[in-house]
Amino acid sequence: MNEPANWSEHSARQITAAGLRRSTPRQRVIDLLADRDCAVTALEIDAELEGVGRATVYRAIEQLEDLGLVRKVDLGSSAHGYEKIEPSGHHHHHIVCDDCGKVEPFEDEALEEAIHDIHRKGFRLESHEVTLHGHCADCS
Amino acid sequence: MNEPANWSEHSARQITAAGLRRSTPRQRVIDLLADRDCAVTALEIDAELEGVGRATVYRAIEQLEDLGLVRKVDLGSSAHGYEKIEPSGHHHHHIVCDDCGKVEPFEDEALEEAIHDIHRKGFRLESHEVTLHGHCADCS
DNA sequence: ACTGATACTGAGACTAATTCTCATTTAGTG
DNA sequence: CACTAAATGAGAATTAGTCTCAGTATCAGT
Repeated sequence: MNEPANWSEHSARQITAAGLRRSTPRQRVIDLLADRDCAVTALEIDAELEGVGRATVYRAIEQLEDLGLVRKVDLGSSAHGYEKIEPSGHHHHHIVCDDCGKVEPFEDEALEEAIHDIHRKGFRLESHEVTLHGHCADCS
Repeated sequence: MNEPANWSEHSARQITAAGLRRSTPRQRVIDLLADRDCAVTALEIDAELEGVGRATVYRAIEQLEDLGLVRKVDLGSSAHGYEKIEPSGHHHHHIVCDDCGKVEPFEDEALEEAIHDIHRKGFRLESHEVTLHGHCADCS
């Protein structure tokens, strides 16, 4: 459908184009995000990447966010999650079980259309985030 | 349109029905939330209510959340916001300016319909949260 | 390849948000 | 009024995220 392996390269290129350098630690953060198809928290990344400092993880995420390569999502837990943004614009939203915290991605075309039809004077809209809450089968 | 003054009483009744006691500090948290039409953070509530402990504020919010009387919303800032849930089901979502952090409520019928049409096996859906991101007129 | 300017880094101090603990108080029942 | 368990406030503890700074590494220009 899309080429997930390419997001990493695409991001590396964008980083360079923005006048930033190609550093190993930042590239490792990019590669980890490229691997994941759903949200990861900054501290998870930090824990998973030995030898990469916390500050570097947060800085890399911030830069990727500024370049429109990563999106921040809130899933009810205390920590924010981050996930890559496909250049194609293709994306998903999240369903969260309020009991066990399980998160599942979902996509819905009608929802996207409804959101794209929303206009608000005084605002230039750029992105959106939808989270559905409920109880999963195990917790019902 | 609806009777905002009643949410407070409604909540007090639900609290009692759940076997909890009627305490003054918790009632003050409820009254403050009843007064606000958009999200407030826990620490704002704590700061505003002299004589009510931080722990009590967080506990009250948690109980109200469990009873379906309050909803947690994430608006990009580090702290979560909380707002009352009208018994009528009437609610709004949020538009956030990613530059200055300004938050505005909005409502959209077509969006609500699209969301209500979403079904996901293995999940009993109960609520949803939509956040639109962009740049406000002042920051464009 | 060498060098200089400076972006980038990791460690850990720091701040902010939230949760926990516990001794004391208080609501509601009998 | 007395009793019991829920509820409270103070502040310690934990967790998430930010900041500082001295050392390191990238890259452009030789």
